[in-house]
Amino acid sequence: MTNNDILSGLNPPQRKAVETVNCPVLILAGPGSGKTRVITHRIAYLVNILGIRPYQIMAVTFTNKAAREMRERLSALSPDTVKDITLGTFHAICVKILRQEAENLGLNRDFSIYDADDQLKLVKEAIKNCGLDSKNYTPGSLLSKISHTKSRLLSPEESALQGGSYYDEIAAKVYSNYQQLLEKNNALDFDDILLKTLRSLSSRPDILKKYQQRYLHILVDEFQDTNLVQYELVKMFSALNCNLCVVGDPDQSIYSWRSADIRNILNFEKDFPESETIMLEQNYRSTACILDAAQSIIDSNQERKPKNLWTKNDTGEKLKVLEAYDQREEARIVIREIENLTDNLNTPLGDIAVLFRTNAQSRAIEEAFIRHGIKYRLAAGTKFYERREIKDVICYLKYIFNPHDYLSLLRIINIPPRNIGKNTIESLKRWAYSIGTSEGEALLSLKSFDKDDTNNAFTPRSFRLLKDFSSNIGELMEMAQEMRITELLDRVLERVNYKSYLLTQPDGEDRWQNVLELKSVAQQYNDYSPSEGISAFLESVSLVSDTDNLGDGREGATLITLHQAKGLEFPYIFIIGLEEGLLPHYRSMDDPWQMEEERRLCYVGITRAKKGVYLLRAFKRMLMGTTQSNPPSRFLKDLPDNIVTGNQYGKEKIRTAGFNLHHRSKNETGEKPYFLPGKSAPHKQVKESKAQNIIGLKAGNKVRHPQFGEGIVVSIKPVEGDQEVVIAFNGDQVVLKRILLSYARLEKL
DNA sequence: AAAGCGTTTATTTTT
DNA sequence: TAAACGCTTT
Repeated sequence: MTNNDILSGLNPPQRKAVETVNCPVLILAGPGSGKTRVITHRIAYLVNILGIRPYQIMAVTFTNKAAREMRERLSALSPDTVKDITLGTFHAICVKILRQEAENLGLNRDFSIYDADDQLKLVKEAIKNCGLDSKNYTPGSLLSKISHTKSRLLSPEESALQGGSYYDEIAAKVYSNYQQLLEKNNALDFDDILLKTLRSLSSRPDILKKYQQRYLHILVDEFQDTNLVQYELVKMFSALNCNLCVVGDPDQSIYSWRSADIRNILNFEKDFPESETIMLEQNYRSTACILDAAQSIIDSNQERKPKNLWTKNDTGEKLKVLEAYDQREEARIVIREIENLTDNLNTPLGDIAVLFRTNAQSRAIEEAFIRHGIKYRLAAGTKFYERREIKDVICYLKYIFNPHDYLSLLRIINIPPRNIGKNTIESLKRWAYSIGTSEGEALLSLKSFDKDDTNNAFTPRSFRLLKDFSSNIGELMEMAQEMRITELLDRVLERVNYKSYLLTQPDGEDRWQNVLELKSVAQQYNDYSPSEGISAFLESVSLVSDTDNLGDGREGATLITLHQAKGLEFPYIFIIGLEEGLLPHYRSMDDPWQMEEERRLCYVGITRAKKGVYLLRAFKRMLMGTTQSNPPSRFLKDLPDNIVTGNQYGKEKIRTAGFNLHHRSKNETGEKPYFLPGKSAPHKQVKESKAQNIIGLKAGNKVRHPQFGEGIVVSIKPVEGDQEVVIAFNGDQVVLKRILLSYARLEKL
């Protein structure tokens, strides 16, 4: 591999991004600007040209998928590098370090990793422990508050000292208790994995130094999505050598609600005054039209670094802005346009993605796709590791691996049913308390106790049931010391009769197949030593989401949220639901900061497209059980006229088509207003409405429509704030159309 | 344990 | 609208 191989084919800024290696570097990479290419070439440059050992490089990504992709591309460029480089997600890298250094840091290396589900259970428990009524304190909101607090590096004590509202006080109490519970279970949640690494290493400079010396170069992808803890980690690791290279695009920061802090990237230059900033502005993905549209939408944001995206690509087709009557028509229009693409332009379905703000929106599209026999794949919904049978089996392993893990024990203690009910569990808890240990340990201890020595903690029946289970699991724990992971799995399944249990359940056969699939996943860890194998397997199960498994099965159209679409690209993109309240979402309406994130979300969506963009909205739609009618998204209005086409009636009309009348009529009729009082209505009032022009239209009247021509009014009925007219148009054949009066520029004849 | 019933709630979810 | 939850009943 020569200098030339690595640098040729890069444009000047890309090349600079690869070659600037002796100071902190900020790479602002616009969408489609060859970001991954730059990172992989930079690593190859470090290794093959500068002779840095791969062992001394750390490359951090946000998803396992990104890590995998980077590994693949890097191995094509510099095959030997991938063996020794530290390349993974923040979480994966930190777990490795924690396990590696457990002894030095005074940690138990067999910790469990708790996912969102587990966390929620602990929060509920914590709420109970604090003597609070979970009716008044929803576990979910407390959990997210706790997570935000952790991401801001605050301990329970510190957050208690912060003061604040009554609710904050409660949250601090629950946080404290929650943290104790984690500790008791010898478990870390996702935040802890990072926090623990940061805290324990910074309190042990001697150990930290080892890592600081080792990592001569650190690269971070998607830097706009880092939270404070991650930023501090990166700073900590790079403090000695200062060769930190961060890559990202502030305009694509869409995870603030998960504590991602866009200021990390916006203020990078201030934090590292000696850093160099490199802008990657040439786009290789999209047509000029699409790029223009994206740029004109993002330009309205205040809190951003201006960028000048450009491309050598063709101008391409204009963006199609299409208006539908309701969500069903919206779906029909999507299908109409998809069929046009596939039938007339020979576009494979796999080239098409439909993007939406909320998962609920996919329903109408799915139904229509099914009706029309259009194949699709839904990004959400393939949650392998969330299946009950998978969780069951994994919890057996988790408990075997970490006997303090009461949460996992609780899940399996009576699955398959072994008559261990609430009372028996209560007695186990009492017993654990009385001997001063965790429930999990207490259960195991039973095998060396006689009923008479347990201080009447148990009824004879409870004791027998628990002891049986205890010795069964105890033996499995011994086997875990000397068996390969798949063997152990087999023993577990066999010992507890899991298969025959599953087969008594609905869909048992399918679910058993899932278990077998899990076993085949485990097979990858058979080369490890027994204890390493179970640890690595559990780690991968805990840290890898299966959304990764969306895979490249590109036979059907892709249905996906705007958030999930980040990082992907498709020749054709449909964004649906471009309405005030949906995109931008109503929860962001009263906060300019959040509104900017909605705008970024829209920007992310549009920049996914290579060739064509369709932007759809519905005049009314069913949302949360009520029919809502919301104005067109403000984002539509930012698109310059010369790059859009479609069935919209021009921008003025979008603004004036009488939508505000709908709002008003809703409030007057006592319906729940969509925009809650106090939240600003998004649009200035404009009174004019076409509907006024043809007051007194009746069935039987002759009318002319600008597109459909002459027709006869079949019926007319009032709908909220408007009139719905059914008209029979007589073209080649008679066609019935349902039309809203305020839209249709009808002429009475 | 499971089934039935009323109540509550509804944005996004890289690890 | 519809699903998820928690409580009561069988």
